[in-house]
Amino acid sequence: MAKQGETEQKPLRKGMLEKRQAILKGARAVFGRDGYTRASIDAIAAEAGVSSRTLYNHFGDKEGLFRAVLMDSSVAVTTAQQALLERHFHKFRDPEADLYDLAVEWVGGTETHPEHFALVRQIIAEASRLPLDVLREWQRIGPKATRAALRGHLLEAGRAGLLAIDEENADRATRHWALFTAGAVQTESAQGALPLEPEVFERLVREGVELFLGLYGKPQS
Amino acid sequence: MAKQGETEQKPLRKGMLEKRQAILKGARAVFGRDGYTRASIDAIAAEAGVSSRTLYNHFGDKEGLFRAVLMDSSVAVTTAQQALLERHFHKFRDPEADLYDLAVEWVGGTETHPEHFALVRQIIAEASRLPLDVLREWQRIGPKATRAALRGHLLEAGRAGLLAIDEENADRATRHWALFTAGAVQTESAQGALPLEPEVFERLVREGVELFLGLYGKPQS
DNA sequence: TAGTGATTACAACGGTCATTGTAATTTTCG
DNA sequence: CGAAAATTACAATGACCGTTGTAATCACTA
Repeated sequence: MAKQGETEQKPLRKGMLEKRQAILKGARAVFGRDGYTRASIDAIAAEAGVSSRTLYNHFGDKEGLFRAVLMDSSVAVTTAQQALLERHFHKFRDPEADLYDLAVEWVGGTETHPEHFALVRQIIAEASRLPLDVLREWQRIGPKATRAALRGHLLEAGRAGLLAIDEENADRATRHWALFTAGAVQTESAQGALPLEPEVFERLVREGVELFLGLYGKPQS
Repeated sequence: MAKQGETEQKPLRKGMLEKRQAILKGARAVFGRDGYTRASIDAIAAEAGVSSRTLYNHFGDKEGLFRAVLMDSSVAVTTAQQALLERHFHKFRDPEADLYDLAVEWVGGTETHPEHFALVRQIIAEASRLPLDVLREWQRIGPKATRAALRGHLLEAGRAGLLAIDEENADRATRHWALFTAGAVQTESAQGALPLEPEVFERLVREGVELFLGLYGKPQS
């Protein structure tokens, strides 16, 4: 009766977890490369080095697998981005230089996790055919979590007197940071569909940081 | 020998053009609704009220049809957006009010042509599997053409003394307009995947226009 | 080491779909 | 009208794919 794909509670056995993660990893690659519809179960199983039957035993069906992959990948990327924020704000002294360094890595996230963002492009294209709660859940554990972390760091920098940011404008500042840096690059590259020359990339990022500092930088800096 | 799907030169006969456009229209709807892979040729033929064989006679194969649909749709949307620009800049007097009106319609373009932008989301998701020249051609007759028109109008408004825009900063101003208005809304709505509350939409647009005027508005206005 | 559960190989089913050939039919143009 | 071209209905082909059942094998745990 109880399908094992829906609510896994106890992967008691030892090897199961490894199999499971191998499948998730392989599926992330294949889904990202081929898209949901073109990606065949057999191809995923082969990529993961696993029998296709095992895959069904773990995730029920293709849609369940995709959901699991999306959430797993989102958590991984969010964690990475949050670590990146920690790292940069830890040594945050000179707004201009430090924010530029952050921006370069921040925006480069799309190239650091290409499979994940290919996945995101898939769900955006198929959004109207996906359950709304899947989309909301993705937003919650993905972009929104990242932004919340960013907001916290910006606020802290504001309290430290390094940026003109307080509770009043923190939301807007967070949104503007994302828009001026990642948003600018993504708009210009058609969400990463077209390649962007490095010089253009750098100019956009630099411009975005300047824009941000023009709004939220302290006069004396 | 000569496939008819590649380089159509002379649709001599009368009815052919109507059939062709019926197919393009139907294909645009079905491709936009179901995506490239899920959209079946039979479904498109039915939607267009045409035999599937006729469809093959016109466009060669599915990929050729998709290409034709994309270009056709891009031209249509570009034309519409350019007309929109004409209309607004024709009566351009008060930067604040007029730019806000323009922005609302400009950004609303994604909802005025839903099928087209669904198509765009498809090609963005499948970009790595599409020939690069198709992507470049789309950019040329689509977004880039629209931006060129916008640039012209902004420059004219600059020459008229209504905006602080000249040859020097026209490119950047054009990019910023797109980023602050449409870019802001698209970033927030995950490229239109998630629904956006009207109040949020309006706030984003208003904020974008203010941002733009802060950079390119004349002091006295 | 014995037993339990996970994994595997294998085969099969049912369905969908792009594409093509063909002969009949309709439309268009001179 | 009459020829040429376009369209249609129809059937068929070949391929791919999600999913399931089954029996044998393997890995882990007790």
